[in-house]
Amino acid sequence: MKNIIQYINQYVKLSSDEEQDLLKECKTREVEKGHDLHTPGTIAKHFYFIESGIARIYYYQNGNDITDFFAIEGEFIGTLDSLFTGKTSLFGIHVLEKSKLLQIKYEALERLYDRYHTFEKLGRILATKGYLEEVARTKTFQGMNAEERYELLVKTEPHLLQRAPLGHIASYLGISQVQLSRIRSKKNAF
Amino acid sequence: MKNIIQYINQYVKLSSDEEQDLLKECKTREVEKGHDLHTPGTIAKHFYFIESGIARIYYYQNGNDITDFFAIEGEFIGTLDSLFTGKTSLFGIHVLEKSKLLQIKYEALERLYDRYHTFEKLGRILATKGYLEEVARTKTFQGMNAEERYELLVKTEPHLLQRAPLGHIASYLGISQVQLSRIRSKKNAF
DNA sequence: CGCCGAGTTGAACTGAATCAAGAAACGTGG
DNA sequence: CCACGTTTCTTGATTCAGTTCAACTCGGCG
Repeated sequence: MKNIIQYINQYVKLSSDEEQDLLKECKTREVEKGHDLHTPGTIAKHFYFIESGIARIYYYQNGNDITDFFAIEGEFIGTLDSLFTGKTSLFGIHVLEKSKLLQIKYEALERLYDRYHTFEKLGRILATKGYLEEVARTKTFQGMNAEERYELLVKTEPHLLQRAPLGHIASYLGISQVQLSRIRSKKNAF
Repeated sequence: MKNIIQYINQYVKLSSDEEQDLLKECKTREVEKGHDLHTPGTIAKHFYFIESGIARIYYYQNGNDITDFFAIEGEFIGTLDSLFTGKTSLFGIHVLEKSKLLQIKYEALERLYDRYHTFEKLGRILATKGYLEEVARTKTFQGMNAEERYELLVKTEPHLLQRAPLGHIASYLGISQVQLSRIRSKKNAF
């Protein structure tokens, strides 16, 4: 089971006050496979840290379920488009395996940002890293074909291939499930 | 000509100390059309605010010049992948028109982050906004075809169509220049 | 005046979507 | 713990969006 404090300490050193104040705001939650932590079209109030399990962010486009993002144990997940703006989110959060989460009210997080420079810094660092990851992702769409994107995923996040159904991975990569199945079988032939 | 302080005040209120300390670190720079502010493969040291003009971030993929991002007057631009990590950047910055810029050393910006909670907050907010924009961009690649992406660009950033050559816009949208030309002529037929 | 980069247009080709049918795996209740 | 229904995955045939290659136009500049 992954620990939130360890995770944070990679980026900033929390004082014991800061640590306590954070943990005070965290609530443990266990959810079953298939459960939705958040529904598209509603206002989000919480941010999550995954202690064990896996979840994805998704949205609907012309009735199709498209996966935007995966997070596994030791990672944060949340519908930032809503948390940050206070408006409804386009996205939902869907749990793919029975999972154990820490739940924190985004309001409480904002208070921590205000109260402690350290948390503000953490927020900046994580947002910047998120930004850079998304930029890297954009590059894969501009310059690579379906097969190249798949191979990159195999290299960088092989665990996903075991834990998420093909259809979710396909929409994540921006290709059809059928095409992904073909690409994969072509690879396995060798 | 756009003003950096006004821009920042949309997000946080700077004290006059903070404002002075920021401006102290800014150097005005004029660059000619076609100039490169930063070359791919080198380490970046500066972040820029565009007072007038337009620039793009680009990279090479199999020898092709691909545009990753456009910024115009009143916006920031920088190769964050290098600034944030200290490593070489995959990207370059190319100025499309004679432009007037404010240049600030990223080190100096980091000092401002440390010294003033307010700047840290600004950084967090801008990084978060950047992140959300990139997520929105990813969505366009997952769920839209070339024509839909073009039409979205027409809606959201019509000025780009006047100020950037077709080839740059095409690679930004992840399509060939030829295809973009066809899409555009189809539209103009009505 | 002639060249050069930027944009357009046509023709041939190809990667990937769609449609459709069947096989495998999964889980739920009897 | 087996049987059945549902969901997930595979495979084939067809269609289509978008690429590539190539030739041509146009406007600006030296």
